[in-house]
Amino acid sequence: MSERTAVRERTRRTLLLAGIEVLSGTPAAPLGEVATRAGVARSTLHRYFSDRKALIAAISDFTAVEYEAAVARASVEDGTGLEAFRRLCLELMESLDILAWWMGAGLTATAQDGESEAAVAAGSDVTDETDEERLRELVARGHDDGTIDPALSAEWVESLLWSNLYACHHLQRSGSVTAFDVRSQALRGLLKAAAADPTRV
Amino acid sequence: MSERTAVRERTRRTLLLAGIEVLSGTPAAPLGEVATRAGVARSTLHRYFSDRKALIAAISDFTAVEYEAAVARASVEDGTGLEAFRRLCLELMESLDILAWWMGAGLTATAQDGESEAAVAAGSDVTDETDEERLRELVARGHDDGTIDPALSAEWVESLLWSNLYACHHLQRSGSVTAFDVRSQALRGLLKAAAADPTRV
DNA sequence: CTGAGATAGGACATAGATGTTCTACTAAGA
DNA sequence: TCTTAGTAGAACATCTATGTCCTATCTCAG
Repeated sequence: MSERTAVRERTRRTLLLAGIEVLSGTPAAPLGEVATRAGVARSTLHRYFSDRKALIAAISDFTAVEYEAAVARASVEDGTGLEAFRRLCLELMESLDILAWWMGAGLTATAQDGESEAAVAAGSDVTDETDEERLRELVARGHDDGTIDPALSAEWVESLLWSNLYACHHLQRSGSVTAFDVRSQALRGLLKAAAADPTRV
Repeated sequence: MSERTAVRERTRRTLLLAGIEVLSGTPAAPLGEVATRAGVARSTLHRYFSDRKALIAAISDFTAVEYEAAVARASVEDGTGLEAFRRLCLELMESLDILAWWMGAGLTATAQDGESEAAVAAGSDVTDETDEERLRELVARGHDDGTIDPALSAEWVESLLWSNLYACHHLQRSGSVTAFDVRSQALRGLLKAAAADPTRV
């Protein structure tokens, strides 16, 4: 039994990853393209996800869980605001391929549907503390302990983070630069930009 | 005569702007949506741009010219590398609505067609000096005169610039923050990130 | 008033994506 | 060997966007 379902689970995951790859860049891409990328027949894709809507929702859930995991690994509650910010950046960069979803199709997609079941599955600790709030607290802590530039609002820091991740993702996809080099520079730029005392970065 | 064609020119421009607005966010949006946004019948849109392809190409040209103009206004050849970078950022932010094209549909669109006639219309000064080269020179100058962080490559600075412009555009569209505030923070963040000596920003 | 430029709006055939259904093949477990 | 879960692949009706065409208005210039 566990052997049989393992196959299904693996196929499902392959489809989700293919969906992220294809639909992140081209949200309106034909589902057949997703299937092809996954090395699977279009009919098979439909057996797993009846609708396009269903696929989108499943991907959103999947990536949300991944994001939650990354944030958890970063243990954003510890240390100074800037230290936590640094750890968060590193962890998110580690899951860049999956998080790419939220830089493309995910934005416009979830704006209509609204989160589905992801929040539950991810097991939000307190009273369903949203991601923005967590980052907001992180930045506020950085403002208080004097490690994060007081001129930068939490809202902007969040935008900055995601836009840099976006740049990171695309530059390392272009292939002209090493993934390591891109991440190094991105991290350096992010920290310098966010830090109250950029010389210490 | 000049009266008649003026009408056409104005309608054309309206259509181009509507195209940027709609297609930047949703590259696969129905052309009818573009027409509606422009306050025009779909048939009228087709009288100006036979194809979807034609519309895309025209928008690409239009925005390319606007970009060239912004770069020209910035006079990137003058002053230190960082000063020039600062002027460039400011000028590009001024044309954010139009430049939004190159943060959405423009990327995937032009990757297939290839620039059409934009380069010619823009009147590239020297031997068709490409935009990346110009920025590359700017960064190189900044490296030489010690104003730009030597750890950051020109390639990354370019990505950084565009990703911050992207963040800028979306945050100020969200409406929760003043356009001025967003730009201030974006500029500050960009300069701090790029500067060799961030304390002087 | 008259004619020409410009548009609105509807009808239409076409192409492509979608979702469904059915049959046939393959591999692993009983 | 027989069975079954999983899949490939094709056929199908449907739907939406597209591009074309045509006619009715409208508004200026002569």
